[in-house]
Amino acid sequence: MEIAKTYNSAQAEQTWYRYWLDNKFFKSTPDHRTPYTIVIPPPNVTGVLHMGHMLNNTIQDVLIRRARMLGFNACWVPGTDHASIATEAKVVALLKEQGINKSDLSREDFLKHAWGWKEKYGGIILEQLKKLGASCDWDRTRFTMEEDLSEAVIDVFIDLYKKGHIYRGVRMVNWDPQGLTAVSDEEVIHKEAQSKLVYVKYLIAGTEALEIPEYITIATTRPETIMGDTAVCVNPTDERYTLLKGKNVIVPIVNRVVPVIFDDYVDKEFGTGTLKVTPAHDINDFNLGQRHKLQTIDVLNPNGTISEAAGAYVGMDRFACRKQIIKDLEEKGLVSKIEEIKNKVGYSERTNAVIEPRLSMQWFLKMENVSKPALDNVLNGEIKLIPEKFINTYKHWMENVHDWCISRQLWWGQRIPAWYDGQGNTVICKTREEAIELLKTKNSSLNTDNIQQDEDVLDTWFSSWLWPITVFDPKVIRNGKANANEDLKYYYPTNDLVTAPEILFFWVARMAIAGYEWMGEKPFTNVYLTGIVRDKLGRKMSKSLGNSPDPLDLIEKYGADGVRVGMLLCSPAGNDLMFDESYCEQGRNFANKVWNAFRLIAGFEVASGALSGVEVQQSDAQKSAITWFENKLSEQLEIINDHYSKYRMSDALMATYKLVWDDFCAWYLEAIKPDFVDGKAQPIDKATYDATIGYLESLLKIMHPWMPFITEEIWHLLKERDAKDCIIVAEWPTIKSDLDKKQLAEFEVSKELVAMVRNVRAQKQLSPKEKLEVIEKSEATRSYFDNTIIKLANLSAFSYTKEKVEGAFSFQIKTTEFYIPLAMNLNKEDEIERLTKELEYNKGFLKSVQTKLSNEKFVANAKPEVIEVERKKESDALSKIKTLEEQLSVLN
RNA sequence: GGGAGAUUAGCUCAGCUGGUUCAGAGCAUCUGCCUUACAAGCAGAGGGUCACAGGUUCGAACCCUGUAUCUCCCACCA
Repeated sequence: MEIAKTYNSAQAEQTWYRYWLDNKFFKSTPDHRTPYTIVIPPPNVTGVLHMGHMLNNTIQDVLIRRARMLGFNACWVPGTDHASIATEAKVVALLKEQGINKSDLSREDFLKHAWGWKEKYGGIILEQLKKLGASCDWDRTRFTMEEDLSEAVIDVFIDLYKKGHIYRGVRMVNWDPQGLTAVSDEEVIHKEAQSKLVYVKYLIAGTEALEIPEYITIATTRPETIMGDTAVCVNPTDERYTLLKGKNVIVPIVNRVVPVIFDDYVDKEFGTGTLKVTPAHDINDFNLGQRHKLQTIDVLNPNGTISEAAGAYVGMDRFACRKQIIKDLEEKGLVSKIEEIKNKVGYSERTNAVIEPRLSMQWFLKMENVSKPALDNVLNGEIKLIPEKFINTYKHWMENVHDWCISRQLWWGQRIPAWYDGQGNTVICKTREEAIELLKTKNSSLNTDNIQQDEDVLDTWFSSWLWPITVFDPKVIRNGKANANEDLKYYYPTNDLVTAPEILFFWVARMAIAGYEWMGEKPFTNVYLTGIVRDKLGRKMSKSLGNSPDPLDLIEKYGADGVRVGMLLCSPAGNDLMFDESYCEQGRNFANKVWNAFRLIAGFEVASGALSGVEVQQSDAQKSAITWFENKLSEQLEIINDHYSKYRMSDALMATYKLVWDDFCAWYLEAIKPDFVDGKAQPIDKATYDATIGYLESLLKIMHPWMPFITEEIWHLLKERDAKDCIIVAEWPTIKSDLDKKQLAEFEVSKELVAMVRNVRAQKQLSPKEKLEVIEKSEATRSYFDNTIIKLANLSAFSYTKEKVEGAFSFQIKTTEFYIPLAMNLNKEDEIERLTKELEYNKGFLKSVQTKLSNEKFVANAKPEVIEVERKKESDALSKIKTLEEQLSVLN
């Protein structure tokens, strides 16, 4: 069989993903095994795969595949999130392109369009995940707005309302003028901005008295709200303004006469120490307005244009108005100066529009009523955050949590189950019929035609906080957890959650809250927080910057396995990842290395006496290499398992990488590889061959979570197997209990010796083909790896002597001396220089050790083991120095 | 404004309770090799005042204090 020289990833990826699906290897149903569960952080239904998803989902797939191999009933639940604002914005934009305005559509018609859009494009991202190799149980795919899950959201709302945790009221909320909805505090991103601080003169009404100035100056960054001013405020202790007591000022542009009020809130030091009060457009001003019983004038429309109430600039966009008003004020001579300042401006997380504080009627959840168990159980370690540094952040947020504004002025989402009779009565229930019944009890003269359901929908996160519960049993909220279905009982709580720290509050904290509220139990045990994928320059990857490679292009170029390895090579938990394509290249190179190791092994001709006519005996070199690698494999696997248990993914991967590349390919395979005789590779004995195949299989298993495709491909090329004998369901290798540490250490010395010989070749420019001789000065005569050394260093002989060998190149490993007799003459000066250098180093080292040992305090205070080690260092150094001095004396 | 974390080789990062020749790994670099598994490779080599300044200690990359720089989170200063 001819095997391609380089690995063809595309072919294998297609074949095996199909095969896994066909054989239902991703499928999970409750059984006698212990479950291992992950629920996917549902990507936006509108989304396309980006690098963040790649990282995230690769980690999940690695975890789930390894768990599957460890014998757990592994279940990875996929799905998508309806993402209210983002999706609705996208649909609105799309309709606009078709010349349709949302406002011209009825709620029902709009939703029809939205669903149509979802059906058409909603599955894209899940299809993309398949390309990555994600082994999700696709039969369990969920969508947060599907009927059952939506009903659960309503159940939850009603339940919380009954418990008294939900209220409705007019509050200052974060208004997104583009999404035309309120958003929660968490959905506002504060960014530093360069703003103009405009100093505006407000004329003082009635300035007959001479001592009163004509105007006061007020600094503002939002002059477009001037029309909404209903007072001017100064600090009562500010002596500059005491004369203004009882005075009024005239608001520019609209010439409204408003009072000067006094309140401690104003900072005397900031700006001019005066504050224009606009109760409709700033939370602080709103509070001032409440205290001083001020009028509230809302000068903005929901879409961010100036409203009728402003009385000027009506219909103009808020930012255009800002520019215009500055110009007009300047013309009127009312601007005393303009300062460039840096301040924080809030942006909508979903639409990136500048957020306006706006008064409106919204629904809220009292967070402090429900958040306690979610905090306690993270602090006591019941739920683990990885890395732990996020515990502090989590704690801080949970302890200062604000009420959650859960209503959104959108159509795409779960509609709030609140019903109004038009006469001030409200009831909370699922259906119109129930509402009628309930309202009748409150209103005897009820006209059912007037009954209206609340127009708003619930925040997306108000549905996704139920995700780990409802993906298994959406009905559990109404049925009660005692009546949970088999799936939920079996899979809940889930094991690991892999997500970005950005949504720690949005999602993780709230899932914890929901878990305790309705299941009385945590939703997951470990939360692995990934970093943000950034580019080489440390910038966040984003569409607008155009610095994000398309993951599918990467997969095409480097293979899914290569990309997976590339992503995880550089991503410790919680650290941002400075992504560079070269990592994928490294991943692909690794895949290719594995492929070629397989090619070598597949090409071995096995000597079975009858066929080849020769009986091939296993050599000593092969025998010792085999026992060594058995130990090495076990030793490294233990380390790898340990890394996994601590969620140190890149460390686990790197250990795997080195085990395969260095230990297996560079040392083991080189040691057992049959010699060439007359240009022809010799056959290999069966015992060595079988051992090698066995090791390769173990390594493939260990590599499988990282590189699912190539390992499955080789698994099947290696031998004929039953249809169900796939590596994806193979057993994770076990660790040898009686690790021979001594032998491992001995081989490390042998490796050093081999490297030393190679080094001599390089220095003396000797061909690797030229056989050399090595003589060890030693009392003993033979050690376990001698033949392996002969093979690896290409020696003619490896012998022992008790005497010094004159005229040979000599070197030391630890305290042992070795000689290589060379045909050529050694350059005496070079040798003297080399040996002198080494001698100097050792003398210096000895000195530092002896200083330490002669320090009474050290000997008195240090642990005995430590002192023992130092003494050993001293004696080793002494013997080394002695040897070096002897060598030098011969040369001189 | 408050808080958290970071700073170790050119790059990305390990370095656990201070002590093993402790200053490491991978990549990149340099040198030599197209050696019949692999040039997407092989062999070898070089490379760091552990951000800076003090302190504690017999001993500090690690503990303490301060400084600088960076990142993130939280917060209603016009």
